[in-house]
Formats: sequence, C-alpha cells, structure tokens
Amino acid sequence: MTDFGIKLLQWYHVYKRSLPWRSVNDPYKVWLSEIILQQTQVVQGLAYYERFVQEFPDVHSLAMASEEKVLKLWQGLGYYSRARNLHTTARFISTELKGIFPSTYNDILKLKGIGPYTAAAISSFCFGEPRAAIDGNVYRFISRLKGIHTPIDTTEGKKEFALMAEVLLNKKEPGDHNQAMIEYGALVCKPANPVCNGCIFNDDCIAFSQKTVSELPAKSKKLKQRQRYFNYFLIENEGAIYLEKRSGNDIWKNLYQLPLTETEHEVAPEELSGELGTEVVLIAQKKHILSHQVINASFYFADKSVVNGLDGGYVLVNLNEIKNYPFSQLVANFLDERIRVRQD
DNA sequence: AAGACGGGGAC
DNA sequence: GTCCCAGTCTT
Repeated sequence: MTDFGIKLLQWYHVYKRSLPWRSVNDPYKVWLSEIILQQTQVVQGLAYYERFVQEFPDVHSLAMASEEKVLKLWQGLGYYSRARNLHTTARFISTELKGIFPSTYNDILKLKGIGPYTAAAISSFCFGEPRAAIDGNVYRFISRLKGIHTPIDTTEGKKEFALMAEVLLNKKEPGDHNQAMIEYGALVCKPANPVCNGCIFNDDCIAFSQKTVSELPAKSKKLKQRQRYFNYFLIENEGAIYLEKRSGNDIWKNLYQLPLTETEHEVAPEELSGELGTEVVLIAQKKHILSHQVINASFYFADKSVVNGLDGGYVLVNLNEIKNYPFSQLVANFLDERIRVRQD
C-alpha cells in the first residue's frame, strides 16, 4: 500500500459526505445513482435519486413501468438517453438475467448506458473488483497531482490517465479508494478555487509547485453552439390541447411537446400565418440555452387547422392529464406559466 | 476522432 | 458570459 493511498483513505473517512447511495450495497441502487450522476452535480441529482428509489425500489418495478413514467420522473435532469437506457437495461436485467445484477466489470460494461467509468464504479463499490473509476473529478485531481498536461478528451490522454489511475489504485480497498479519489476532486481539488492551502498532498503536487493548477486539466475541444428556431403552437380544443411525441435522433427524443415547426431563421408572425394559411398569434418568446445549442422558441395561439397542415402524429390531451406527460424544461415551463395564467 | 446529448450550479 | 458536472453513444 502506497503512502498516497493511506493518506487518501484517512482523509476520506473523516471528510466524506453522507450520501444515500453510500449506505447501500444494493448494486441496483448504486447503478441508479451512477446513471443519475453522469454529467450531473450531486446537489442536482439527489432529489431525483430519492424519487426514483421511492417509486422503483427494485429493478423489477423499474422494468414494469412505462417509458413515459420513467421519462416523467427524469424530467428536468437532462440527457434523457440516460433514462431510456436505464429503462432498457432494467428490462434486460429483470427478464434475461432474472433480476441478478452482473457482478464483474466486463459483464457490467456490456449493459446499455454503462461505459468504462460506471462499470468500474459499480464493480469496485459493490463487488470489490480492483478497477480504477475515472470521472471528471479524478481527471482533474490526477492531472494536477502528477502535472499531466495531455488533454483528457483525447485517446492518448485517456490511456495515460488510465495507466496513472491504475498505478495509484488501492487494490485492497478499490471501492473506498475510488470514492475517495472522486470525493477529493469534488471537495478539495475543485475546478475553480481549489483548496490548495488545506490540501494534504500539496507537498507532492506537481501543478502546485509549478503554479499550473489553474491550467489543469487540459482539454482539446471547444464546443460550439448552434442556433435553432422552434415555433410552437398552442391549439386549444374544449379543455384539451394537442401534443406531439418527439422522435428521431434529436434533442428530447421521446419527450412530448406542443405541435412544432422548426425554421432556419426567426420568422415573423405574419409570415408564419401566411405559410400556414391561418392566423397565428404570438404569446411568448423564450431563449432556451443549452450546452450545445440555443433554442429560440416562439409560442403561438393557433387554430386546429394548423395541425392538419403539419406532418406528424398528434394526440388531444385534456388539461388535467398534461401533468402525466414528460416534457423538456422549455415546454414544461411554458405550460406551467399558461396553466397558472388560466387559473387566475 | 469528433459530435451529439440538458439543465443547473458556481463564478 | 464562462466552465463544469460520479459520461456514453453514434457517426
């Protein structure tokens, strides 16, 4: 056992946060927590984890649920493919594997929605398999500690960090070691304003001695945002409105929305009315900013004839049943505002 | 190897 | 505004 590993575990046992998925050994719940926490901060995922455990206490109850129920519970968390894959995998485990969660890294890795990080996390946390789990926190911690400037989002970087993480891994207690590495990155070796003064490794930290902490970890890509223009139509029909289920490989797949036409540019209400052959009235405009695209949304009152002019299948939903349908936050916020207005 | 995929927290 | 978050899948 290395000196580093001992110091890390000592720190972890004193300073670790008390989190609900840490007090269980059930691989189902650990799996659930790991999927929820992918690209998601603990504070944001906590309430979702509690609601999922409450609603689906085991893999069979999750498998039995409809996808709409699962997506509704996931609403607001983003990256909805996580929810769809979670559901698919739950059904696979419940039926094909008789409810028995796979117990090795290689078998866990085969499951849909589970990649190298999550397979290492579950296999080490639940089954004591010595696999290094490398998430964003660990990349940051190791890059600074060892002064590695190789970009973490390249094949070369992934290999280099995987090797270093394996060297550092405490193979006697891989589960606690992995959690400690992650926790140290989250609480001490933070992205902004890391607590270098209070860091128990600052004597050994290459980046600290070279004053390059703020440069690490290095990344190669810079993501670009794309502008999109969504025109939504609120079409009321005797206490009901039309909804449409999104399909195709696009954002918000399988979530519901108001009937929609997407345009290349901003379109004036008069122009839109002309193209649709019926008058539409602008209700609200909203700029919905995501990591990789900006949705410029316009919401219109429209007549039922608009639905006939658009392609796609629509369902007429009573206002008191809308709450059962999963929506993007953009549409959910609009509907919340409209319903509040209607109740005034 | 490079993009696509959400939403919110922290600064 | 910027960057990041217990990453994975598709092309």
